[in-house]
Formats: sequence, C-alpha cells, structure tokens
Amino acid sequence: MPQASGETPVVHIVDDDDSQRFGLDSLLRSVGLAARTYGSTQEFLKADRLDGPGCIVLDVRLPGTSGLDFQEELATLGIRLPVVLMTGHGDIPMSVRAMKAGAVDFLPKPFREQDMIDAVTAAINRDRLQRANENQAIAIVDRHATLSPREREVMALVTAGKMNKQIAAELGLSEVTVKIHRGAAMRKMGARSLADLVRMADALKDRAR
Amino acid sequence: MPQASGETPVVHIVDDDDSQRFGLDSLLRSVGLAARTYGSTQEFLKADRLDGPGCIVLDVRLPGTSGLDFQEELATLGIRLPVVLMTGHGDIPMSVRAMKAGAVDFLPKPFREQDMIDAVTAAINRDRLQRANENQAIAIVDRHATLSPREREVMALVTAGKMNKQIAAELGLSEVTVKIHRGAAMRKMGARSLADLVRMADALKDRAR
DNA sequence: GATCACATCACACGTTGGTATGAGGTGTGG
DNA sequence: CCACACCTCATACCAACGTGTGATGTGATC
Repeated sequence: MPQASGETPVVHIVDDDDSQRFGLDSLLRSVGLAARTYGSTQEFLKADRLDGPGCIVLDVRLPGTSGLDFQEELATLGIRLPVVLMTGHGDIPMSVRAMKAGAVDFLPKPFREQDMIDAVTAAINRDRLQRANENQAIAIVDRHATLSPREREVMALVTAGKMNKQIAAELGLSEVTVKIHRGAAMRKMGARSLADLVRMADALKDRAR
Repeated sequence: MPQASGETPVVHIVDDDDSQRFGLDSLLRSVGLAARTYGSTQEFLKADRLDGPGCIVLDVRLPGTSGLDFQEELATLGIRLPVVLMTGHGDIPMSVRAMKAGAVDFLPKPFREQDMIDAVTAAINRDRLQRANENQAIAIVDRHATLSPREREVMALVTAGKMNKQIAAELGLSEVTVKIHRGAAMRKMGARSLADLVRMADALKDRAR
C-alpha cells in the first residue's frame, strides 16, 4: 500500500489576494498543517493530488466563478473535499447559502486566527470520516462489480429476505442453480454470513441514492 | 387511528413583537398554513400539541433566552421540530451558528414574504421526512422492548452473523435454547426473514447513536 | 400458594441452506 | 477452433435452521 490512510491531509487555499494567501499559508503551517496555495479556481483544478485527504479554504470573492458557485461546482466535479469559506464582504444570505450547500464554516474577514484553525481542523475531521466511509463503500462496489448478472440478481433477492425456493420460482430456475449463484455471490463479496451480505446490499443501495 | 399522518402541519411562531407576529400569522394563513403564535419561549413550551407535525419560526432576539440558545435547548427537550430563524440585527457568525445547529433557514429582517414561505415549506417537508423515519424507528424500538433479555442477547449475536452453534457456545447454552430465543425474537420483532431482522438491528443501532 | 413470564434442555422431525460431482448449453475473444 | 466465463440442472449428502412435545426450574406478582 503506497498511500493508504497514513497520508497527510492537505489544506488547499484558494484566494486571489497574494498577501492573504501567504498569511493563511504560514498560519496553517505554524500549527503543523500542510498547505498549498492557488490564486484562482482554475489553478486549483489544474493541480493534482486533489483526491488525497484534506480540505479547501475558499475565498468567496474570486475572479470569474464566485467561491459560492465554485463550491457547488465541486460536487459536480466529484471533488468532495470539505469547504471552509471566507469573505471580506459577505452577508447573511450568502453565509446561509454556503452552509446549506454543505460548507463546514463561513468566516467573515477579518477572522481570528484560532477560528480559522478550528474551522480547518473540523473540515479535516469531516473529511477523515467521509473518507473512511467512502473507502468501505468503494470496496463493496468493486466486489459487487465482479458478480455476474445472475449473481447480482440472486443477491438482490436473497438480501430482500426471499428463500431459495421463491427465488428459483421468480427467476424460472431450479433451486440448485440459485444456490450456486448465491454461494458465488457470498464468496465474491467476501461475506462470511448472510447478515454481512445484507449490510453490503444496503450499503450499495445508499451509494445509488 | 385518530390522528395518524393526516394531521395538518402547524407553524409555531415565536416572536415578542406583536405586530411582526400577527403579520407573519396572516401571511402564513394566506397561503393555507395553520399557524399559532407565542410571545415568548415560555409561552411556547406551555402549549400542547408540540408533538404534532409542523415547524417553528423563531425570532433571534427574545426576552430571556435568545432564539439561538433556545434552538439548541429544543434538542435537549426532545422537540425535533425544524426551526426557521429570523432576526433584525443578525450577523454572519450568528447565522452560521444557527445553520450548524441544524436550522432550516436564517432570514434577516426585512425579508421577502416569498422567502419566508419557502423556508417554512422546506421546514415542513423536512419534518415530514423526519417523522416518517422516526415512526418506523419507534415501532422497531417498541417491539424490541418486548424482548426478554436473553432474546435481545441472542438477536444481537444472530444479526452479527453468528451461527446458532456459536451463539450457544458463547452464552453457555444448548443449541435448542438458542433456537427458541431466536424464533421468539423473530416473532416479537415481526421479522419475516433474517434479512429483515438484520435491518431492524441496524436501525436500532442508528437510534442509539 | 397459584399464576405467569422467563429460561433451560432432550428428543424428534421436517425444511432450508451449502457444497460437491458430473454434465450439458451459450457466447466471446484470442 | 479452443479456451473461458457464464448459465443451467440432476443427484446426493451434510450442516444449519425451525418447530413441536414435554419437562424442569426460577423469580415476581397477586
């Protein structure tokens, strides 16, 4: 495993104001956090390692896309890093919109250094939890992808609580065949009990929401 | 069933300013919503029917407890009605705090009437969803409460994926006894399959969070 | 002291689940 | 054309599950 969970979280700072950016950078580094800075959203998107653990500190007022719009765009792009927003000219509706969109915090400038540190820490913690859940889910999805169509079908009915006999009737199969698919599904999914398989099936449904 | 899901949602308006309160009341009634008004948090808490469907519209500046503190107090009191906050003298940190605490919306005064209607509608929808989930969960908890200690114990191990034989060894019982408790648990919980029981067990764990 | 819920177990029986052996068919890709 | 994955099934066997009968013992409640 090259970079499992031991990877250091990175704080991505997106702000077009150079001095603000550098100030934030040194603040976060002073408390032992790894930071990267970007002068625009475009620059940020061109960077690699956006799939690693961490969070984003985003200025609302940016050239081109606003921070708020960009926050919503991130979801579309599949980037699920938690976002901390900051602004010098914000109002209440703006902060409410950001929080509704899932922001971890929304800090008006000037903010106290400790407030920013707390917000970033909370964001990184949220990311850690998200990531742990996501990793499990992905493992399950991957294994599920190795199932043959029939195996998937049988697994669905098994985890819906039906008996082999019922499944056989429903699919127009003999009971033996159902048992074979059922066994294969258990093996491929790595389920050591029916309870296991049921929970995996539920996890799959959640991801499909 | 006297008042199942067909009950009309009620908007509870808590504001110490008489004219504001009455204005809101008539606004909401004009769009066909049932509203009740309270001049203080105390008055609100003395009211009955707080367990019915609906939401709360809460002014931040109130005599005694502030709207924000009261919002957090509601959770302690077991009142889970969604909250819409409003204020004439708010700032960003205040709105962020409210949203973090789970507020549906935070409206600075003066607000557009449509914004309030939208917020209240969203709050009522959230309540409807919450309530549907909660009702199912409560039914499961109630049934689980009718289990004997042994039955609960066996149910936990069964839904953990263990075999009767293993459970028997773990609890120092014979396999027959385990089967009896298992059967009783299935019957009392109303589970028609093991998959059912597993999901109920998971729902119980979620409620215990 | 009778009643009742709870808990325990032996024995027996039938059902359901899981796997192996052996065998046949289809379709795809090298 | 052959290998391979997939899908199908019969037969057989063993393990696990579920239930019923009958019995014993405890503690709480009335």
